Amino acid sequence: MRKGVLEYCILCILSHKEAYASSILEELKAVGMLVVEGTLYPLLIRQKNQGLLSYRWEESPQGPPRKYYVITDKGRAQLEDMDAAWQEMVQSINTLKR
Amino acid sequence: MRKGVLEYCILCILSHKEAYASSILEELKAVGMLVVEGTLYPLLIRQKNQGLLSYRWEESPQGPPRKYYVITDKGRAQLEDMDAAWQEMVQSINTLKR
DNA sequence: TTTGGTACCTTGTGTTGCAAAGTACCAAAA
DNA sequence: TTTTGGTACTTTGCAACACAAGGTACCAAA
Repeated sequence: MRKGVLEYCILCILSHKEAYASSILEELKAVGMLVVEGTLYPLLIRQKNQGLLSYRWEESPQGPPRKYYVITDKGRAQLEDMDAAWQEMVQSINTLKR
Repeated sequence: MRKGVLEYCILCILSHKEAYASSILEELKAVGMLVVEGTLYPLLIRQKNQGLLSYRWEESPQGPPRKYYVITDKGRAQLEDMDAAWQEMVQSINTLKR
């Protein structure tokens, strides 16, 4: 059901602040969107390859270094498009439900 | 973006009244959800195979007979689940957007 | 009998989400 | 010093989904 919306969620999250995969997973979990690693990592890589995200490595206080993802200008533009698309979809469903 | 939501839309439409594929396409188009035949037909067949829909043939006033799809009890139950899932997703996105 | 409109169906392709398994870094405990 | 556990990132293989493109078939009017 939530297919295709994940990409939107990632951009939403990263539009507020940088984050690494595990922290994104936690944030999604916190709002009730359960996602697993095997879903998120390939998605981040896709968005990075599309130029929507970039990343930088940062040392972790504990454990291996973290890959912090950052939204790009292109990513912000895409996010605006998705905001509109999302609103339209919500509207469509509302119309269907009368 | 609207991936996965189509299934929900079909059940919504059929919960109001019976319909055949072409009329469903028109209704979706009317609310701004563009879909093509090659997407809808396999989806209807899938839902029928899952027991969410049944169908019956009916003569058309013009042209070949039409396959009218009807939502089943199982389909209505599924629709309720999807209503809840949809609301949750809308809520999740709203939370993410602050 | 040909044409145009309506309606249904199938095949092949790319994308997406997930389960499962794997790699690697680091610190604290044994 | 070695082992253990936690954190973090990655890959592979599979199933579902949306779509483009092409195909089949019914019917009525030209």
